[in-house]
Amino acid sequence: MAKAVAHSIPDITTEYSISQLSKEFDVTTRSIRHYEEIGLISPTRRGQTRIYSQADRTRLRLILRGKRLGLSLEDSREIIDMYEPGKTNVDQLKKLIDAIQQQRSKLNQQLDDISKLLKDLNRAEADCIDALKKNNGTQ
Amino acid sequence: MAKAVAHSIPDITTEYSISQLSKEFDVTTRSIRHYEEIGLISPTRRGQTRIYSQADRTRLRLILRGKRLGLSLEDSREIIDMYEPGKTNVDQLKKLIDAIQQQRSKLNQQLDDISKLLKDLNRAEADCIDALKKNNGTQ
DNA sequence: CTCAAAGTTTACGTTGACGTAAACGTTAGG
DNA sequence: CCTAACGTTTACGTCAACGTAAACTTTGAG
Repeated sequence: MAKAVAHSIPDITTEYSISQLSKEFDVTTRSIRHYEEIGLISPTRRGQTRIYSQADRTRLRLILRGKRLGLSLEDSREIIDMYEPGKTNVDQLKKLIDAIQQQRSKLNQQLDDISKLLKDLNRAEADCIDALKKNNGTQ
Repeated sequence: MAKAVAHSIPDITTEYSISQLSKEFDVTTRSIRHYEEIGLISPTRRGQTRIYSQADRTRLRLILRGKRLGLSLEDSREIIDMYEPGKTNVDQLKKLIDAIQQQRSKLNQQLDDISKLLKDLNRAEADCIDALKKNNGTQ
């Protein structure tokens, strides 16, 4: 049996244009360029034209996931930086672990919020359905 | 055995000042007033001074929960409106149920996002700890 | 060659969600 | 009486995250 590959082999060949990514993730090209302006993505260029690698695409996906969770772009930058193991410094590693803990506790808070909100929605829906039934004959 | 109360009895007596709520929820008074400006909360007044009821406090809690989930104030307004069964109209009820479904699917998306992000964080943390171990002798 | 589609840069505009400051009223304690 | 702690209104400022418009180039299809 083949061993599981720890860090999957990066796809070096596949390329994307800005409009491809724009369509795939349903985000404007303006936004993508904005993410580049603030240094969240750094596509290479063929002439003037931006060429996005698989890694760039992944970063974009992480940014958008962050947005769906209500993170600011700076928050996302931090998280994305967590994945880059470029920090050999022990202090930085410890700080990083700390940041990870914080993120985790924020996420757990979100999980709690979501479950409460879901309960509320369930009840609101039940109330609606109830009201609909009662209106069945009278309207 | 006493029957469970369906819609718990509203507390009519308890009152809160703006600074009380501000401290309890760790939010500025400016924000609370802002929520009033845009019609999300409508405290009564004793003279000029705002008096917040239990219901007002609940609305504030819902707003802040929404914020933690990345909702805009307008999103929160919609959700809060879902809890008010003031809509006797059948069409509105159906629209409401629809809105609830949408919220639910958004929340499910968030759940998915969170679980993925948690996995990523776990891995990033493991990598950090790994790196720390390797640095134990060499640094 | 021409035109449409997709790309680019530069730069100003907009929107949401408050921050911040000024100027003022009210109330309880020392 | 003074002032400290709380409250109020009005109004301009700010910051993030893009939107929007203008003016231009590049490229493949007919």
